[in-house]
Amino acid sequence: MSSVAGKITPDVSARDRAAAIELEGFLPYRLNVLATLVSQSLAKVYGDRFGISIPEWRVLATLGQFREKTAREIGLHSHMHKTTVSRAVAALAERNLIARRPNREDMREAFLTMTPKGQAIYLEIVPLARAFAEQLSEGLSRDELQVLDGLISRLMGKVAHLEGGNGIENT
Amino acid sequence: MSSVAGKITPDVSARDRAAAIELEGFLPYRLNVLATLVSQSLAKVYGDRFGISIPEWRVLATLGQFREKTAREIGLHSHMHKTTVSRAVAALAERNLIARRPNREDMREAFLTMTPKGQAIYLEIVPLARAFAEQLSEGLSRDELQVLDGLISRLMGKVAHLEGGNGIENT
DNA sequence: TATTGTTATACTCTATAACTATA
DNA sequence: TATAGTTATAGAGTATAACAATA
Repeated sequence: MSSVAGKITPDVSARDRAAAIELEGFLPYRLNVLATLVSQSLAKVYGDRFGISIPEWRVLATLGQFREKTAREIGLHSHMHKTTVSRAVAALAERNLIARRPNREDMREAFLTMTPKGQAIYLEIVPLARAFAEQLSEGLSRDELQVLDGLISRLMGKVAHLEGGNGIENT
Repeated sequence: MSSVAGKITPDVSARDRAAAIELEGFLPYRLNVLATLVSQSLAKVYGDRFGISIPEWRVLATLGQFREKTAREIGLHSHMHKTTVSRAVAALAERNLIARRPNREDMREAFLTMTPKGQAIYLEIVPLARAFAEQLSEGLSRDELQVLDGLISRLMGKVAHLEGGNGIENT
């Protein structure tokens, strides 16, 4: 296959080449590159201007959506490990962007809400994030966006049941 | 909006709620969660059994596809920073999975290829990775997969031209 | 005993900057 | 001067384990 006598064909055999994976066409790779590019571009939008990290943004977004949540609930909702949430919450509380209200019925946990200052920053970020998402999907029809959404949901369901799972669920 | 007199309505106003972003429906977030789950599950497949990291897998995949590439070319092809490539290459060379062949016409760079040992591991990983990708997209029709592929390409093109760019291009 | 949350620690991936050796 | 590649260093993001407080 590879070479005959001293021929200069130190090449991968036909069989091996057939067994190769084209990285550019490999779905896990493509998803990863796309998501990384998107995340980093978006993180720049709120990172540069407000000094907010991705986990911090997710905490704010969750509180913006539900007003009040415990750290545990935030982790479940935004797919973050409890230590990641804990540190994001600590950083936001330190900057007085969120506040803790103890749960008198279970003193282990605390309800978290945005302070007015946090709300203000959140309300500044939202239109920027929204604009980013709109620019991103500009050119895609409503139908295409819906299809993409459905595909993402189905892939998410699939991967949750694949192997090691890992799951990013909280411990 | 928020509360009248001492009423117990410490609630986000209707205006603010309308301005909120639903994380679960926010495309950048969804892409990121999906890609993370997929990447980590796949990385487990080759990480656990062969001690190969994601950057190392990308180097192997690139060499499997093209047989011979410089570190710079690998970085361009697989969207990795030159320092990431450099370390992955060093680790693979250390384990004797890839070999360097100096370019006599430009001694700054070297052509990289897999050793037989590297080939062997690569050829073990490929069917696992392929099986993973197939399981992942199981249930999607050929048409749907093609649509997904097209959408990813278009989003990739879009994000490349958005803002800070970042680009993950090599310096 | 189990759970919420914190902290110490470490690992992966990425990135900047400073360097070398070549060109 | 510019480029290929290495190394030191640092920053995110994530994870495990050990812990305190509470249930």
